[in-house]
Amino acid sequence: MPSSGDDLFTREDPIFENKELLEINHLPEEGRIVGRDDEISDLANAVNPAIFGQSPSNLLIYGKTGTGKSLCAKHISAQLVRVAKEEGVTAKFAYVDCAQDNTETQAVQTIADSLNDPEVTTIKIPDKGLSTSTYYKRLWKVLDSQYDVVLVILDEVDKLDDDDILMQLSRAGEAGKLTDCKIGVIGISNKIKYKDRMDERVKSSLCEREFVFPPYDANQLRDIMQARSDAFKNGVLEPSVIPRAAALAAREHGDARKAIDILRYAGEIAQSNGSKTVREEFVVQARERAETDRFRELIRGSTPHSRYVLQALAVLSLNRPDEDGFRTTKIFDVYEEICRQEGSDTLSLRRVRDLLKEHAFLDIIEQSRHSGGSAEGSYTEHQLLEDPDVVRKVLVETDEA
DNA sequence: CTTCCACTGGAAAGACAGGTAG
DNA sequence: CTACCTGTCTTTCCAGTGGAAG
Repeated sequence: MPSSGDDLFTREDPIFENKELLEINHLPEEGRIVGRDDEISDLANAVNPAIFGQSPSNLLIYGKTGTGKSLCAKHISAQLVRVAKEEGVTAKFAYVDCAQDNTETQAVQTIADSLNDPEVTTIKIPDKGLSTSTYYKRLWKVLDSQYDVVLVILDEVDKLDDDDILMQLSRAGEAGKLTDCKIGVIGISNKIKYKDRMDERVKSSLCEREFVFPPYDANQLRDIMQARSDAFKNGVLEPSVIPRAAALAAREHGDARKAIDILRYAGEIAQSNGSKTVREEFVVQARERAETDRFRELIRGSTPHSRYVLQALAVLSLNRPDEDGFRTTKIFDVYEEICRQEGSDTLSLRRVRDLLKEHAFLDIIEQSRHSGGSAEGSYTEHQLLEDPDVVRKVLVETDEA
C-alpha cells in the first residue's frame, strides 16, 4: 500500500529548515556561544600553559543546569587542542559524564578508552572485568605513549560516589606515574555545596581556579534562541515567540537547555497542528511538554519498585493536597498497597528508604527531618517537587509500556 | 537531665550478573 | 576451565537521633 503511505508523511518540512540546531547536544561553533565571553576567556587563560606542553591549572566550574558549563568547557578544550597542535604539542581532551560513569572504575575506563588509539599503543581497554588499578596502569601507559598534554573534563563530578579518581588524576605527575604527559582536570558541578564535601587533599589540588557560571537572564536567553532561529524556515517564527519563550525560561532558573527545548517543541506542535507559523500560544503548551519530557527522562531506566515508591508519594499528594510532607512509613504503607495491586513482592522498609533518598538526590523529591517530640520519635518527611499529576501521568504511561 | 519512641542510616553480607586473564 | 574483578540489588541487624514532656 505505498500510495496510502504517501499521504501519511509530509514530504517537505514546512516549519524546520535545520532542526539539528535545536538538538540538545548540538555544539554550536564559536560565533554561536552567546553571553559567555568573559567566562570563556577566563577558562582559556587558566588552561593556556598546556599550549606549551606545561601543566594547565585544574579548574572547578560551578553553575546551575543549562548555564553553558559543559558547552564552554568542551569548546575551550577543543580550541586548546587545535592551537597546541599548531605549536607542535600533541594534546587531547576526554569528556566524562559522571552521571553515567559514576564509579571510579567506570570513569577511569571511559577516560582511557576515549584517549586510547589501539593502533598506536597496542593497549586494550576492555569495558569491564579488570581491577581498578589495572585500568589506571593502562591509562598512564596510554597517556605517556601518546600525548604531551591531556585535559579531562569531569561533568557532574558531584554524581561521583568517590573522590579517589580526582586524587589519582591530580597527583599522577607527582607520584611518578607519568613521565612525559601532563594532565589538567576540569570539574563541573551544579551543586555549590559540592566543594564542602570534598576531601581536603583533593580540594587543594583540584580547586586551583574556580569559576561560577551565573544563570542566563531573559536578554541572553533571547540572544541564544535568536542565534539558533535559523533552525526554522524564514518567516515561520512569529516575532513574539522568542521573547515569550525567553521570559518563561528566565523565570524558571534561566536554563538555556530548557529554553531551546521549548522552542523546539513549539515548532513540533505547530507542525502537528498543521500551522504554517509558530504562534505564541504554542509556547505555553511547549513548556508543559518540556516538563513532562524532562521528568520522563529523569525516571527512565529506573526499576519498577523505584517507580512504585514515587507513585505512592504521588497518590498521597493527590489525596491530601493540603499536606506538604509524608512520613516514610506512610509512603511505605501505600507502596505495599501498590505492590499488592501489581502482584509484586514488597521490598523492605530499609530499601524503600534508600529509594526515596535516590529520588531526593535527583531532585525529584525533597526530604526534611522532623521530630514528633515527647516520646513520638523522629522521622523524615518527603515531598514531591514535580507536579503530582505529571508524575502520575508519566508513571502510569511507562507502566503500560 | 533523663526518658521515651518511631524512625534513621551505617555496616555487613549474600546472591547474582557480566566481564578479563591465563 | 578457574580465579578473580567490579557493580547492583537487596536483606538483616542495630546503634543512634531529636526534642518535648516528665
